[in-house]
Amino acid sequence: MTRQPVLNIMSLRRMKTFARASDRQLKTILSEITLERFERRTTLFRQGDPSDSLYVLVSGVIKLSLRTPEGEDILVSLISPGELFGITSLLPGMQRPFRSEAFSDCWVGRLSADTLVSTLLGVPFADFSALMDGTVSRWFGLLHRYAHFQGLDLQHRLAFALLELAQKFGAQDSRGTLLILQLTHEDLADLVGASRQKVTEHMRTLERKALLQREGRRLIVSTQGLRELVQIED
Amino acid sequence: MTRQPVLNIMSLRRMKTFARASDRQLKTILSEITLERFERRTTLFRQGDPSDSLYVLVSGVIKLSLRTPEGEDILVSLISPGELFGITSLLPGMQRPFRSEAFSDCWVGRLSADTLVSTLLGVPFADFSALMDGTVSRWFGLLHRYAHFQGLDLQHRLAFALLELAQKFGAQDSRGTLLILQLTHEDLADLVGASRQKVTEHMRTLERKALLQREGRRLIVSTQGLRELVQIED
DNA sequence: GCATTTGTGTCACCTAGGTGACACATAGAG
DNA sequence: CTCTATGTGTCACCTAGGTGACACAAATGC
Repeated sequence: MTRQPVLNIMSLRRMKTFARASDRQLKTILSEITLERFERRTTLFRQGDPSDSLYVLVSGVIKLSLRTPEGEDILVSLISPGELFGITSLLPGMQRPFRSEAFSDCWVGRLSADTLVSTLLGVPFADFSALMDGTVSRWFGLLHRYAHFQGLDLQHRLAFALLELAQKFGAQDSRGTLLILQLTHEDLADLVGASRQKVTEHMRTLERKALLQREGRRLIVSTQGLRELVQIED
Repeated sequence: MTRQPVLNIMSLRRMKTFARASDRQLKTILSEITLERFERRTTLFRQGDPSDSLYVLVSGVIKLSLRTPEGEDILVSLISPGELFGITSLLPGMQRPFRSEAFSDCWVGRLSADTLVSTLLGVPFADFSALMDGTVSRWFGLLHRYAHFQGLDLQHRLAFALLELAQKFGAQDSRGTLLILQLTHEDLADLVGASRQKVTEHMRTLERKALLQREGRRLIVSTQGLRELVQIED
């Protein structure tokens, strides 16, 4: 085991997040950080764990990745020293969206998101967190979508996209969920990253499977059925 | 032109972002919001514009999209009423990463990010913004990468990935930028969403094009050359 | 040092999905 | 009501990239 690195005000201030902080603030933060060592290939947290704390990478490299239901691995990001990670802890009640493991031997500082926010901004964490939730959480949602789309075939990407749309623009209807939105196949193609023609084809097969009906140019989707499609079929 | 919708404390509070705010805060915010109307297919802002203000969608649907250099369109997101968008204005000095256009006739409220933050949190915007920059901006970077990857072939995704890695983990070297990272082709494959074999093949062609050398298992990339590849060749 | 595991290079083959082309349907605009 | 735009359905064809298989190279452990 290598010896523990020194973490002091100066070393903190070299990190982007702490560059502007006062000595007082950094002192408080220092007193709340726990230093931990992780050997190469050890996991810090796994997908689905509660997002309770925030991490600062002191040395080494951390890998954030995603395991798809099909068993494929998606490498979302590699974290370099000085970066904060485990950022979902800034949003209220989130689970860890990615798995985090030490890509090389690492020293990692851990602190609570609450500490960071209340020290740096002097604002109740709940207020901050609610604002994040209302604004920036969409980025996170999109990131999540794109990451998951990696290595899904068109059929499934379409299904996911339709579910998302149903969630956002759906109105309950006797026959299913009605999309109050006039989407062309071209729009859908741009959304799922495919060609217009193939979208048309797959939309027809979804219709044939009765996961989808049309009323003029409005769509009525069976969220139930689509959910089964994306879960069971893979 | 449809008549202007009423925007008052009650209607604001129905939106997620404002649910927790006090009457006083909402009053301040109301006084700073400008209501604007956008007809279907009108653009609110384009890629590259300065990210000066923040928007609240009052009615209609807004489309966020991305135009690739190859002329492909990527539909990043559809915004529904009550959502905030133009979120990059919360980060310091950003440009708009996406184009925003009215997908249907819309009423949109515009306000400055500064107003929102200082009213809701009572904190100097610069402080808030710096914290966002140190934390959540990575999500944005990743989102950006994934969106751009849509509709790029493997060669180009690889080149982008290598540039990104060089930026983050590169050390200057007489022969180019040395990656201080032991990446296997499998890792790269997981990163760019491809198979291990094809990554090997493309890495070899990059070597042949002299955009890449190897020293044992370390990579030395020519950022110059890669940049030309991704810009010119498409 | 040798043995085992992990990574690389390169095949031949197969398939999802891109592309162009064209017929038909539908919906606005006048 | 008609004309033109825009959207849909369906071809046949082509290619990027997935897959399995195997030889060889390089690390890693013992």
